[in-house]
Amino acid sequence: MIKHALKNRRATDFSAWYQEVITEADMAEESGVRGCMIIRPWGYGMWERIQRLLDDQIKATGHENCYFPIFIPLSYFAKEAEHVDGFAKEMAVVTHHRLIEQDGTLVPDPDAKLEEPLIIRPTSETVIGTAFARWIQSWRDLPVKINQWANVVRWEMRTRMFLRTSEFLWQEGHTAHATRDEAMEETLAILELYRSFSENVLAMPVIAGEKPEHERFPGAVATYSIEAMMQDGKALQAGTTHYLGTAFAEAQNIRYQSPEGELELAHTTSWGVSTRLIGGVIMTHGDDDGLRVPPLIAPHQIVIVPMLRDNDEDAALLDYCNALVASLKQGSAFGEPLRVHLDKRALKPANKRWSWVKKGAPIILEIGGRDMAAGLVTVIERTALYGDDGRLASKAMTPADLAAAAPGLLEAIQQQLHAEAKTRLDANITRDITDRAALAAHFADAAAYPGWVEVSWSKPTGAGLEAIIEELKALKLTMRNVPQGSDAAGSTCFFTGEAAVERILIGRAY
RNA sequence: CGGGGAGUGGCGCAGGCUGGUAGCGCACCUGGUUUGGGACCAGGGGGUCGCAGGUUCGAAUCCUGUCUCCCCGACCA
Repeated sequence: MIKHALKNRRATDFSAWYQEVITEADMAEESGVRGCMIIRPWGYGMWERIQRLLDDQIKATGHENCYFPIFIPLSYFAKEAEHVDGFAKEMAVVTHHRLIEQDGTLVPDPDAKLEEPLIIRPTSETVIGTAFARWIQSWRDLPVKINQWANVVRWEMRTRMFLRTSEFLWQEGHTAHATRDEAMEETLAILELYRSFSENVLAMPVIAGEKPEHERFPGAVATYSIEAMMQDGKALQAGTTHYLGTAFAEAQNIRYQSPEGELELAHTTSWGVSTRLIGGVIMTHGDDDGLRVPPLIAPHQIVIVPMLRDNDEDAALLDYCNALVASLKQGSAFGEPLRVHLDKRALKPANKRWSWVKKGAPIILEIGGRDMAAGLVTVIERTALYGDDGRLASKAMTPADLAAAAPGLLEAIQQQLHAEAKTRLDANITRDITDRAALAAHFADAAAYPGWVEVSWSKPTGAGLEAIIEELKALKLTMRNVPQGSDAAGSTCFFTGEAAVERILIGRAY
């Protein structure tokens, strides 16, 4: 009987389990402000890894970073009608610039009311587009490809740590192009970048595809997403890219003079991933002992827990550990130096061990006097915690052997996490359901693991689409995306019976 | 934002109906005994009971308001 590090089990109460992981791994905590969280070092460290690695790729594909203000004049926002409709309901608005004391409490000073309210950016298309309009005069100015790392605010009604918070951190790319083709190429190139990043860096397999029209970003002509499957079978939209057409260019007057001298509208794109990715990593890789962090984004890849006894031997043990740290740091995995941490905290070794298990450090080394005397280290792999006997599994290695093996071990752990998740994803997309009763039955058993269902459809619009959306809603289902490369040739629409034009994924979602 | 539940030490909870000035487990501190798989014994520290009003001689407890969290909806990255 394994005694797990967490109280909640994924299989029993996934939601409580998720929250417990976040708390026990010291990733984030409540802030006292609705929907806003304090991201603690272990959670933020993962975000910093994501930032660093993704930023490199964004720059490598010809984008430059910049920064736009957090405040957007209300009038900027009012220009693109669909965009306004999409975001107006969840906007934080700044209306005053000063407080005044009144009956012993501070209140906004009525005399300090802003002439024009400022909204706190929910996304930056409007400000960035306004700048694009100034920056772009000629076809020679195109393309413009920028990115910013920022916080945004959307006044969410229902929040969940990392998955949906009122304030979140993200990266938002914005580009302007001369032609539709070029903008579409950008949109799809970033989609592919997100897909590979998710798979290769987060070890989180995803399905990349186009969103159906009713799931598009407000104002977009086409929206694409990567969808990841969580361990409860729900879909998580982990990243989106949008081809915005010329609608934003029109609203913001982003025009350029073509070589022929004509004034043309630019084609714009936008795309982003957020701290939601961390929620995805938790729900993809976590187990009943806490988180398991993919080595590529682990703030510490190897954590050393010295078995300090508060006696004279401690100094020698720390020397032994420090030498090991120095030696391990000479090594590199994934083309970067190993990130090694010596946990010198004056806590009981057992508590330190379990705290790193819950945090999900990929490799935990426990080193005591006996190891030192024997010239060994004790190695625990977070992805192979328990042996067949249900007890913690560990193996003894010499420091030299460990230093030689560590990079490969980390790379293997990264692979293993991906492989586990990939197996789950592949095994849980059902493609042979062809009638409504079977669909309802498939999702009826709450205890089962329904995953997603892929069906052919004729891509109806208007009332026909509305009816389908309602029908799915009754089953708590949503359309996720139309996977790239799926083929509907020769099949009929699951909903209408007409000739199908594409295949679409259906599932429950976050 | 609607319906439900809940806020008591870092974490998990009891107490509340029937008002009398706060308790348990884990964690933490000290001492001792231990020592390679979440040790044991003894002693100890820490909480304006989410916040604000009200009722009362007296409120964690009753009343009103409010904030925050969780679950189910609606909405959304």
